[in-house]
Parts: sequence; C-alpha cells; structure tokens
Amino acid sequence: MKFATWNVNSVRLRQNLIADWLERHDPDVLMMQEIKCETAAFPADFFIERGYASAVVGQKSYNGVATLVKGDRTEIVTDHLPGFDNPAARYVEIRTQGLVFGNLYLPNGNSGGEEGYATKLAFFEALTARAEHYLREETDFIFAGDYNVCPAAGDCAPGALAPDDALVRPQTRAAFRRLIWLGLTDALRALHPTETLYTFWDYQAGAWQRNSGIRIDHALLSPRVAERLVSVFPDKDERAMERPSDHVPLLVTLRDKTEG
DNA sequence: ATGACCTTCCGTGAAGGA
Repeated sequence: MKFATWNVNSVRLRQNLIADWLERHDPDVLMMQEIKCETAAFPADFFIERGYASAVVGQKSYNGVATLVKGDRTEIVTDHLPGFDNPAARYVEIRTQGLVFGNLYLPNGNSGGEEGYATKLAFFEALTARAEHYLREETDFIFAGDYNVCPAAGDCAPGALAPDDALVRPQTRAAFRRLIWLGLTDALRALHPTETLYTFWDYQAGAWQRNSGIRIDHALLSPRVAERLVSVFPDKDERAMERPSDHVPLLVTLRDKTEG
C-alpha cells in the first residue's frame, strides 16, 4: 500500500503535474494541501478519469485540502478537525484500506501576530486530542500533511529560516513532540534518522539551487501502521519540474497487513 | 541588501505564504 502527502500550492494550476506524478508512482491515497479553490471548483472529474475519487474541503483563494483515493468513490469522515474552532479549510479525514487518513494543513503561524500563532498551537491541541481518541479505541491511523513544523535542527538548512520563525519556535517543536510522544512514528525519521532530507524549498533567493530547504511535511503513523513501514522518501525530483509547487510529495510504502 | 518568488482575486496591487 502506498500513500503520499503533497502541498500542491494550487490544484487547478498543477493538475497535469499531479496527474503525471500519480501515473508514475501509482499511490493508493494522495493527501493534498493548499488546493486554493472552493470545493465546487475542485477538478474532481479530471481525477476520476485518472482512477481517483476525491474527498475535498476547499475555500476561496487560500488553504483547502483534498484526499485522492484510488477507485470511484470515497466518503468524508469529518471535514474539520474536531475541537479546532476555526472555519479555515485545513483538515479532511477519510477511511480506506482499514485505516483512518487524516489530511492536515497546519497554520503557518507567522501571520496575525500572537493570535495567529495561538491558532497554530490550538490546531496542535485538537490534533493531539484526535490522536488520543483513535489510540484509545485502537483504530489504526495516519496523520499526514503540511505540519508547518521543522522538528529539529537537522530539518532546516542553515539560514533557511529566521531563529524566531513560527516553524522552529520552541513551543512549536514542543507541540510536535507531544503529539509524537503519544506513541506515533515520524515515518521519515524512522527509516532515515540522520540523513538531510527536505520537503520544501522557497521560490525565493535560489533556495532550490542552493539546496536551502526545510522538512515540514510529515507522515505520522499509529503503532500498528508503523510496524508495516517499508520505505519513505520526499520525491525531490518534483521540485525540478516546470512550474513546480514549492513542496514535494512525501511518498510512503506500507507492507500489506497479511504479509505479517 | 528592507532584495529576490508565487498564487489568488469582480485583481491591475495586496495579502498570504514559509
């Protein structure tokens, strides 16, 4: 089973790029963030023609998440993160393959002053509660998306972010650790504990050419899912494409349940 | 170097991104 998370930075602008990537990698599930369109404007038919049903939570201009699932139908479990009292389109949850897939786009936290930053922490609090809920009832889950968190020093190229950026603030990293410490596995670090691997390179200042990247897109796995982990990598090649997103897909492969 | 880049919108610059 293969799944991926990808902040696509406008799904309409990049639908062909996404379709090409789907054809090459053939994931069962693709969780997209920053689709930047209303739900009704999402190119659902385009993806149906390519073998994927979609679960879409959009809004005008900003944010927006959508999960593609191989097949002709899928159903939304929730179109918002329970306990996060905010209308922004930042969370969609589905079930498929015996798993819950939470697709999330965490607030950046650099805009809106301390209130904007507090919104980021509030999202984390609600996400942590959601994880606790599923752990308690022993439901296997994957929470993947754009966390807007650089978990550790090695996840940030020197100078790529200011020391007080909301992506690296101590409180931000602590919130991420609290979530992990419930017993979740950061898929990438489980298999690549020290390798320098990024998922985002700014469009500005030749960040890509200088490899001035950061790792902010993550897939967190509940315990039984983590045991099935086979491979995980950020598909860096995608950043070198024509008119790319500033994020690349993070692709994860799991063993089938029956393979033990 | 207060720089740079990209996307959206009843847009023609501003806001948000990270």
